[in-house]
Amino acid sequence: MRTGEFQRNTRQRQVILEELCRLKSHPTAAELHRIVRKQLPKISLGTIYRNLDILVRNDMIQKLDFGGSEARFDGNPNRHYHLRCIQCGRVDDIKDLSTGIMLDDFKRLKGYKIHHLRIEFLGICPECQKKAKTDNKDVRRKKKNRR
Amino acid sequence: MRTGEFQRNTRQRQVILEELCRLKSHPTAAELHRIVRKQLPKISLGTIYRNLDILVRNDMIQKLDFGGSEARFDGNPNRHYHLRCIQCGRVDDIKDLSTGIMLDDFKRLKGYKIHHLRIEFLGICPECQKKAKTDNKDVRRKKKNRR
DNA sequence: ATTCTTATTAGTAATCATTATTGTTACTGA
DNA sequence: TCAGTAACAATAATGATTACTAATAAGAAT
Ligand SMILES: [Mn+2]
Ligand SMILES: [Mn+2]
Ligand SMILES: [Zn+2]
Ligand SMILES: [Zn+2]
Repeated sequence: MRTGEFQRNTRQRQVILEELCRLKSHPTAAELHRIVRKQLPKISLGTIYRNLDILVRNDMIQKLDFGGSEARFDGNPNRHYHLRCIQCGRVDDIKDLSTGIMLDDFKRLKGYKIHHLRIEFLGICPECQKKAKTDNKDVRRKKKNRR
Repeated sequence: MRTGEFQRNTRQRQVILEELCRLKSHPTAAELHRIVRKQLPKISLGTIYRNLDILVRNDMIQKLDFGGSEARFDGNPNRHYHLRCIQCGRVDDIKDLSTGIMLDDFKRLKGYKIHHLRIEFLGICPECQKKAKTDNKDVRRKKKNRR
């Protein structure tokens, strides 16, 4: 399931992926639309969104969904961390953060004046784990009954 | 400028703050609306949003703005970290994370099955720092000219 | 207490990013 | 050649949040 959700390799999707990967910035869908339109003048914003979504689901890019306003997209599908400007919204990559970080052990990074650090652990809560188990049982039962 | 943006202590604002602080969950504006309406049946959703915004600006609560859909609000204004379920959206607090964390040094936390960790450094980028400096100069010049 | 000022409210409309729908176009495989 | 359908452009719908406006009420002044 890595690659292969989509079966037609359209010019639109090619250009969207190319341009996103070429950019080191982390553009919004609208920004990417403006850029891609230079090559494909009549591509619609809906097509940008639809393809970005497909590319995300296929782990070829990632969506950086900070709250607030527009989501941003990243041509690099590998997990890495970011620096974000709380004034203009600009987003930069952080490369050297592999083994561990100590809080309050930073002040400047790439010329940024750091205000704070946001950390979230993302996972499945106990209730949802339970639910997943019973759901699986249901699926097995249904499969059995089907034949 | 800590407290004192608002000068009238309305019943609406009191109840909103009380209920939010009483809850250990991290409700959305709509959820809080439903709860507060038990005491104030005709309070409008706009009033909830307006007051939450004011309370955030006065550092009395905080807004947890994960991307995706609704923002959540936290009666605890002090910086702390969160566990979030990527299935149902539930948000829990993490208490014991004061000195440092090691990446890949966790698997379970409060019964959650952790999938990944989100880290963002938030600050002011070099360009915005420059801009702030020149802006300050402008302000000083204007003040000087005013008298 | 009564009046006065105006911050705040309830209700509603507007905004804006994103998603869904629709009719059309263009691959694909038989 | 042609049926089936992925993907498209154009446009409408959705949903969270913000803005607007006339009415209300908190708190000061009288
Ligand atoms: Mn990146
Ligand atoms: Mn919390
Ligand atoms: Zn900036
Ligand atoms: Zn859950």
